[in-house]
Amino acid sequence: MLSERRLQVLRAIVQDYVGTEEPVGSKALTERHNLGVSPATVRNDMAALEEEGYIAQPHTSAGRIPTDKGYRLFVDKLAGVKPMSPPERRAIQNFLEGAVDLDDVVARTVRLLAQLTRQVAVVQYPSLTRSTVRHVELLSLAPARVMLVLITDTGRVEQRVIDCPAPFGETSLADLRARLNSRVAGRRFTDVPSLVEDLPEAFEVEDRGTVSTVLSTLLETLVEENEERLMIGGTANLTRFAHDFPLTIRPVLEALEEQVVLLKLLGEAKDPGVTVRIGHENAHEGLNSTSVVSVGYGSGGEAVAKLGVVGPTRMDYPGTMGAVRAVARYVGQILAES
Amino acid sequence: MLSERRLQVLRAIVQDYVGTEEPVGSKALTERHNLGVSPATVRNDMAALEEEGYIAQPHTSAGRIPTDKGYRLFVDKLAGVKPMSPPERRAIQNFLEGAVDLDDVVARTVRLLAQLTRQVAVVQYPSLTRSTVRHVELLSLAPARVMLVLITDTGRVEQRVIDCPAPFGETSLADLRARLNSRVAGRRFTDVPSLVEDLPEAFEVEDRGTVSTVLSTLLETLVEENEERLMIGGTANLTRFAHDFPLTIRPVLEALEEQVVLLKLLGEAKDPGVTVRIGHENAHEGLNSTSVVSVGYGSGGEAVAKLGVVGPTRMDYPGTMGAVRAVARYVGQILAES
DNA sequence: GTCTGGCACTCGCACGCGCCGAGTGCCAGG
DNA sequence: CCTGGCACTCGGCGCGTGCGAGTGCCAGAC
Repeated sequence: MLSERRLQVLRAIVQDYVGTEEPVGSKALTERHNLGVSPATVRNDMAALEEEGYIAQPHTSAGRIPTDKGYRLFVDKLAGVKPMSPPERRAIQNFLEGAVDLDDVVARTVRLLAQLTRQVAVVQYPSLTRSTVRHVELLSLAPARVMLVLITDTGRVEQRVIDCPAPFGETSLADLRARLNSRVAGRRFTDVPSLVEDLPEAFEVEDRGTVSTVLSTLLETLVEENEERLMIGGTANLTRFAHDFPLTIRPVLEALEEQVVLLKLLGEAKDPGVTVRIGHENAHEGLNSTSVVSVGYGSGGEAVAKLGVVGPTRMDYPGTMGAVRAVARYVGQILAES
Repeated sequence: MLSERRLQVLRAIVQDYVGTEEPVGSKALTERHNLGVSPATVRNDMAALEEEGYIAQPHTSAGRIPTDKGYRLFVDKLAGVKPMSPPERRAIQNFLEGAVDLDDVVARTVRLLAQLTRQVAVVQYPSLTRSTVRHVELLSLAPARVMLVLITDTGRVEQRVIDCPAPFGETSLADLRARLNSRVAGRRFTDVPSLVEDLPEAFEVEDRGTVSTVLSTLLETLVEENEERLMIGGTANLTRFAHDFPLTIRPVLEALEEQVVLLKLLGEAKDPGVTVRIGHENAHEGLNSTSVVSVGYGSGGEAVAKLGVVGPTRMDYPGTMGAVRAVARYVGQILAES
């Protein structure tokens, strides 16, 4: 087991490296942090930490930098989550409250996160799975063409145009609309399939085909939209770690374009609190030299989607975690209100 | 005026530079293009072209590279638009036809453009201004809370939650819905204001406040959404011009995050055909070393929105213009069908 | 007049070299 | 177990040099 002081040394190394972006040596450490011991002692501790795999030397006779394992220990044991200051909180709240619709909420959240953390922000749209149906609307576009509009309690709207197997009258449409809504309004999305399965039986034979088509489209919308959409922003922040250039950011940009990858990334975080995945802990290769800080957010107590940031493993974990947590909290509030 | 051969020399310089990304010298030119003259002659021509400002030397005793002015001449006079090959066309069409809704159309278009041109693609959502109202839906969420859903002929859906000044009954709501739709359905968006202005008068006094609120929200939606949304993709392609690094791509990434900037950029293109803005022709500073190739697209003959790509001034203009034009054409088709 | 080959000249760039200093590991002594 | 001292390592930086691509100019050919 590592002694208390060695842990302190590791903490100091992480903090310094995050600040300076340069390998940190034993002398610099003793100067900036009053550890109460000499550089030589620190050197011994560093040797031990290196032995254990928490830090590494980029080149012989250079300072040490933390490894992924080192950051992991730092995040788990050595650092807490730095709470946002009250003025910051107020700023977050104010900024988010100006949103006019769901798209706007998400867009503002992305900007906010990117600005606060100075990193790339990723926000998943509130999921349909956990949320409830507020209303289903059916509109007749043509005799045999219907538009289905699904509105969720998170303010999300999905629409599909349906070609009906047979013409469908206005009265039948109104009937279907009414029956559908009385059954599913306010219900969990996951409950919908069983709630509507016997619905075609209530209709005239000639309309049943259309009703079935509408219902299956509705269910499809549910499933399809579980492949969530998301919004990203702050990619310009990638240029901040500009030394190790194209090599580093190229794969990151590529990964960010792959929505699937990002969704999996966010999805992996099971923890109810803030989750941090460091370097190689990320399944995707392109993100092996980045860390992902994510957390679920939701309108009620429950998480309906995730948000987070992607940045270099060398990041200010406590601050980033604090910002991510705070933003998630306020987005949840906003969603609950609307 | 420049002689025919000098124009050919300029064309050759542009083509070579675009291909190799390196300043091109007189000798290399005569080798790769059979101009029928010696390097010395070409040198004289180059001196003349430089005098006129079409090309420049990055350093004394290096080859020449085209200036913005040189590219401009190239685009205007020396090169056409390279049409897509039939297989390419088919691929485009197939890819776009798989889309399930408007978001998907736009998302696919972005991916396609980015892949075809290997540059950053920008696609504006079809505008509300030029399009027509397909349907307006009103839903009662609570006694004094109404959701307004606006559906356009381009398949776009916008929604707003409205807090009413007074409770608003279901029957009044149905009445308003019916009247509203009979007036605006199928009408141009720009005509809507004058079509609905006298609508409150048809209602009971106690409902007029709510009706007015709903109407003004509707009009607001129209105006607000004229600040169009857009989708971008292919940012990873920025890393391809990787020499002049962070310096170049940083401002570009920043500009790309500013939707306003991009919209202005696309909006500036008035030409009915493909528009090319080269380097400093772009108002935004961050894009001074990039070119923007854009074109309008639309469901009918009319353009309802723009799409385009952003790339280094050193780009394959004929190919890019061809790809942009082809994609715009097929997106228009898809929109008209749905 | 226009084009061509030849020639001297210019510079940017890659390469090699040596110095410097930060940082290390180890050891003997407190 | 900590500390100060010491020899060693090695990456980075500045400098000088040689090379070569490319130019401009000029005298001669068609």
